[in-house]
Amino acid sequence: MTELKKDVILKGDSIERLKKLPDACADLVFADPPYNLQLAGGLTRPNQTHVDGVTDDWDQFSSFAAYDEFCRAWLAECRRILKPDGALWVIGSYHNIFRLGTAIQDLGFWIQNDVVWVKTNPMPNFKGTRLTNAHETLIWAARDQKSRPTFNYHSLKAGNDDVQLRSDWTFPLCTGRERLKDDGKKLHPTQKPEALLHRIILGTTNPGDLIVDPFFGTGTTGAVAKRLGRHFIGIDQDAGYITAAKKRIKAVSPLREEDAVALPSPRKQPRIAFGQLIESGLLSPGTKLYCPKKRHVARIKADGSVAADTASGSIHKVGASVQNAPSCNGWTFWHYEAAGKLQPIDSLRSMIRQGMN
Amino acid sequence: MTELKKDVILKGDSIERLKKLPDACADLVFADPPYNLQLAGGLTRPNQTHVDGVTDDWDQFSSFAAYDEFCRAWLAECRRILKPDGALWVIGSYHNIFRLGTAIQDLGFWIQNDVVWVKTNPMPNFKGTRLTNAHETLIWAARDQKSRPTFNYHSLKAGNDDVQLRSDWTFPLCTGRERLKDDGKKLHPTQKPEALLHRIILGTTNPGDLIVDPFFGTGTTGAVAKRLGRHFIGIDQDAGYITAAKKRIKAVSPLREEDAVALPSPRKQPRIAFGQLIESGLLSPGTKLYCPKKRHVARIKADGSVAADTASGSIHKVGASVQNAPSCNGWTFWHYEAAGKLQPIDSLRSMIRQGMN
DNA sequence: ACGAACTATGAATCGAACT
DNA sequence: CAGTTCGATTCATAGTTCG
Repeated sequence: MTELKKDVILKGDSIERLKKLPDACADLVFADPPYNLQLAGGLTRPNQTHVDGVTDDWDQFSSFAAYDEFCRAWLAECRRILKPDGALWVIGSYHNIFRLGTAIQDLGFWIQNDVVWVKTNPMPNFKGTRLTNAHETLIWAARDQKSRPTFNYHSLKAGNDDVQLRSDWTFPLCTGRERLKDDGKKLHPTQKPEALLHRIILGTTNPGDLIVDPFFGTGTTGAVAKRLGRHFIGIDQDAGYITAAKKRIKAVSPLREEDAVALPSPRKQPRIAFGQLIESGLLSPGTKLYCPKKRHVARIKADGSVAADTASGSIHKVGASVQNAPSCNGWTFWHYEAAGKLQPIDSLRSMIRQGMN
Repeated sequence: MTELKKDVILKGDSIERLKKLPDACADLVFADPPYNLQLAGGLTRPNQTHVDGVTDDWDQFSSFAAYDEFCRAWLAECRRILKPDGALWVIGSYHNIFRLGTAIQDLGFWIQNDVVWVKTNPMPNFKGTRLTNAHETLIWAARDQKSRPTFNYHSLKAGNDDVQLRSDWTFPLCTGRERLKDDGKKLHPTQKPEALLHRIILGTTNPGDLIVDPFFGTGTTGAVAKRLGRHFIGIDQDAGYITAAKKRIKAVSPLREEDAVALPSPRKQPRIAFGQLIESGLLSPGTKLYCPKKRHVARIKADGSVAADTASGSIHKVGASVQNAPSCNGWTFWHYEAAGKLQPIDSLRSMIRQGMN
């Protein structure tokens, strides 16, 4: 049997190419498949500019059934090429992640965790019709229930301020210099941040391992694998993406093995909104708020808005309105009465922050 | 036909009880279904029978199939009892959420968002074999693709410090005084925090709406619904939970209606035609209107239309035309000059609306 | 040179009412 | 039901231009 060629990009259909790989050759599969978004019309921002959505042919499927069939086919091949203790990572959004998770379970994979990538800077919902779509979901699954997949628990903990790593991961989108551009425009519509792959590869593979990515795109998996001293095999149909990925990966220098442990650990103060004080029971709807000199009064509503004589809305807007000012910091302006004394509502925010740690 | 009895807890099997509820009676369903797969000591089917020999793929599949069958049955009934613009919330973890999401999509629900409840104080993974399981997933889905489910966008935004609410929600677990105890031990294994239900009910129902919860447990849904002036119907099999839930809900005082109602949506405000500003003398024919940067000018005509170089017609059409945009909100685009400053004509519309009260 | 102001953009199932 | 009109709607960053 000939040696399996590693650190290469195979051009072609994912399923066909996977079929040509031998059984039990891979330590990890990372897959970022088409999301099957089913976008209807165009979308413009409030300032009338056009939103560049994902309208590529590869994301079009005729039905859920067609999408399921496609996924079960490539997932089955991924399972075949995995070593007994191998594992799988997939990423998706609510459009497709439930189909993927169901297929993964049905095929006999064993889910280890689901992970949410919380985006620091997601695109807003421009029409105000839904919640901001601020996260994507990853599934980490072992080949079998009996598999003992690689999990570098202590590496991850050490890189996380010595706290056990959680299932919610906060990263920004892939933007700026990291984002591959062609003539100023994004080369790939859905390039993933290297930080995400860094954590996955560091945490669930060992140096020298083979990682297969059947939807290679611009090669984020390959770039991070090379930097961390892992091998990769990528598959993609698009010649343009392959060219860009090759160039990108060639420019990567592998880290010395002992350096391949650092993880970014951005720790920001969680943002607390006024509504959370009501939701958590620290303030009750109907309670009155006062300005420092009690000249102005507002009444708290259940949704975290407040109502004064002249206006209703957020603590900031109503604070501005009663003062006839252009703006106002409601956190310091409004006070509640406790034991006959006025306390700024900002003091309650610190209480929530403390409970959150 | 007899009136549907509300604010009650029905004892019995969820599916059987749902079947007795009439078509299209509910505004919202909230469901926190059991998932008794993959638990230590072997698998149990939803009907509590034990699954033998769960080590091979086939048995895993058969138990998933049983769970799927169970979920599709109660989800189909939920869809039947929902009004055309009704919606569904379900909550689950990686053990069951993918089955639920797939069933929801297959049954014709239309997903609005998935939401992650990020737990501030999750139980750690004691063995250090996986990531801390620090979140659960919720799915918010409308009955149909064409449904227009209730979404109190402005309420949620106002309570979130005037920033659009995102799909990741941070709350602590249900602990302390909120957690129902029996003899010092927790009464229910998965009691949900009231803060979570508070946000869901406030954001996606109106006062007076009917919320059905087919897995009522200790009645968090009922307690929050009552406090916020919504109606509920709960279903549970367990007499002990029902007793506890009844006692809990009885102790809840409803808020005053004005505190429980959402902020009014601009879309629901009475419509004012631009011509009314002229008729009421707030603006005179011949007055000039400007865009915010004074790059564009239009002249008001007596009939409430405006004229620019390139077009004549409504404030919206002309605004779109001068910007070369497909559409435009003339109320916020056009400004009039007063005391040397530009004011949006929308401020005049608010004056008229205030005068109507 | 430095900061303020302005512009660009990201996996998006993105309107409602009336004729 | 389709077509038309009214008019509601964005957050965090990165990069660029202007003062």
